[in-house]
Amino acid sequence: MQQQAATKKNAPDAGKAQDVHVDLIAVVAAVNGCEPCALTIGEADTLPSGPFELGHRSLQSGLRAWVERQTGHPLGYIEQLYTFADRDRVGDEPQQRVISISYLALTRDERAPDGPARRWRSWYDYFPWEDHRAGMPPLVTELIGPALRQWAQSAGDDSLRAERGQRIAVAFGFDDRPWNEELVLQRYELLYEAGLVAESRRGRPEAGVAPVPGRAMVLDHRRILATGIARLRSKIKYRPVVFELMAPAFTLLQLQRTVEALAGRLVHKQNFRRLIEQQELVEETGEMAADTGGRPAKLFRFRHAVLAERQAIGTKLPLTRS
Amino acid sequence: MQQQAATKKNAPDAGKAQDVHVDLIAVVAAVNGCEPCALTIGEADTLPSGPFELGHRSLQSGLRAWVERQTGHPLGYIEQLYTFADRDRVGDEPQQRVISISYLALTRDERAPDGPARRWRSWYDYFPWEDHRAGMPPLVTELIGPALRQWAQSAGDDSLRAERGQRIAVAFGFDDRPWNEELVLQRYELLYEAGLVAESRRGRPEAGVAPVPGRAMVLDHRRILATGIARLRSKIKYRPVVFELMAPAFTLLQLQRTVEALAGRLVHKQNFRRLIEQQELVEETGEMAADTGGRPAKLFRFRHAVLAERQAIGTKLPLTRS
DNA sequence: CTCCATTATACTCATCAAGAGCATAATGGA
DNA sequence: TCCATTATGCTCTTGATGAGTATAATGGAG
Repeated sequence: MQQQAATKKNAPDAGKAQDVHVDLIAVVAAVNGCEPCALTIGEADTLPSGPFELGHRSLQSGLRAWVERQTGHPLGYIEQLYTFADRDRVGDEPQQRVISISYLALTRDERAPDGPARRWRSWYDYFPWEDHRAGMPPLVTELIGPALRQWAQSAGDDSLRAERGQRIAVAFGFDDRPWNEELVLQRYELLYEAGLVAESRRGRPEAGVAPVPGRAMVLDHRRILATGIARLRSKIKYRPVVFELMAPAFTLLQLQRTVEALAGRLVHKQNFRRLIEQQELVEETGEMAADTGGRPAKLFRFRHAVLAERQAIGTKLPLTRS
Repeated sequence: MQQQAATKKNAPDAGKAQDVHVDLIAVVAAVNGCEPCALTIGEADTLPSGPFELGHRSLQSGLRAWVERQTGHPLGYIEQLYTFADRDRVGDEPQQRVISISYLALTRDERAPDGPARRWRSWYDYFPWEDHRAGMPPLVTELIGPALRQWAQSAGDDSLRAERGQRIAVAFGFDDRPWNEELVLQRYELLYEAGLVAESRRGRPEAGVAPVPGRAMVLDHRRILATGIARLRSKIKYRPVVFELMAPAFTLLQLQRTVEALAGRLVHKQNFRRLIEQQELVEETGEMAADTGGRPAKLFRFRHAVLAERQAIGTKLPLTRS
């Protein structure tokens, strides 16, 4: 218990370890139509957040309270994302430490349209280079690629140049490498390092190349959003979380479009159906879809039983390049 | 920016959101021989930890400082695990909130043997039911299974009984279900809920069945260790992290034994080698192993280049039942 | 010196998941 | 009636994976 004593020792007296402010911050995701969206509040591009308070029973309940208060939107599925302490805050007195505990939340919107308090915004407003559903966006090859390569070339020594070149190629799938939709955070951080996003230019107005297209966000919120997108893109492959974003009944095509919206790439229709059905993730409702053009489709619902039946099985999405 | 203002508002004045104490806590893992170990400090079973202080540049550097101070052991690879706020602290004044940010660290021991300050302890001292390298331990079928089933039966209503029964079967691989070595945390939490571990009996000495074998730890440290083990068991399958635990040069069998120690189960030797080699994770050093009985083995080293070459490729371990 | 236990290493085989494409079935509208 | 559009069923190929067989080196027991 000697260590325990050491830990406790600093607790009673207001020592140098005391002065920590804890923020809870949420990436609230939904898919509206074919667009994956994040919930923002206020005028600026800001994620819902607020301080962790004594009244909160737990971190999660504190987060739910803040999001509901700020947006009126109740949350369903929640998972912790990451805890940051090294935020790029300007003007903080050195005495004040800030810790941000971020969460990913999944819901359906539909409750109400955008209002003064909240606003759904497409992920791809913030990360236009992440949407590959119509193939690699010209933006990537024409703007980002050259700009990043220029940054790589500007490095002092050879090994750094090579290292940067490789990171760029891996992250963006240049040089015949495959596009990996999960590397959202790595891509954002590369652009940040290269000074190609607005966030990395704040406070130091340098005369560099113009920032790449894509809305900036307040503070480090865009980085947190990137973390959330990356987590979700990864998780849909091994856990049945997509269904948190679906209406109670849906067609397989709607499900597919949702997955595609999240992953930012297309999947092979027949293989997708095969996968979903063979894993017994869904069951027919018996109804048919209200017509959407073409042959009517069966409606399905999520088999909630799978959550109990098995752990760690999911929706490996069969990816395609077309 | 309205929300931003709201967040900032509580910062300057010492409002009710201020009083938060942040602890950093580490699961330091190494594999000594064929045993996966965690680093503990002091007399009791305690993970290295200490408060996040102003002097710390970042959460990670704060953690490194604490571990090094408490154990003399410098850390290499680190990743964040989880942030807890609802710790089962007894005697905390309600005014004092504690947040624990936990990390997983990978090293090799060898620097020095156990000393007064630190001690390596096998994971399976704490979780004897997790080691399936010699098949399902009798402990599981003879003790844990019956005790958990009894707990399930003690539930009030039918649906709760059924739900508990299913959770038990899934977590421990009963009823012909496969053993899933990643469900370390779920298994611990089941035992906790069922009152079968010492930690869940603290403060409420009930007259129930005896706790299951396995050392307890201080506070909720055993839960944090379980989280770390689960993370590592999952991660070795898709990222080349095992090599953080290996000496610079090793034989393929040593690598295999390390993976087996972590996973708590055996792998098919030939398939393991095939996988490692076809993924080009290692390269020959040219040397042969100092004899270990039998035909001498080639020594290999990790190809550090893979870390840059590709993201998200790893060591899918081919599992076997033998 | 031989036999054997032990470990290393090379192949083979069957099964199955996944990428890809073809074909047919319903529907509404031009 | 033809066609665009979506739904749905099936086949084919490839590659990954679980599992087993066979052979190569080594040291130690006898």
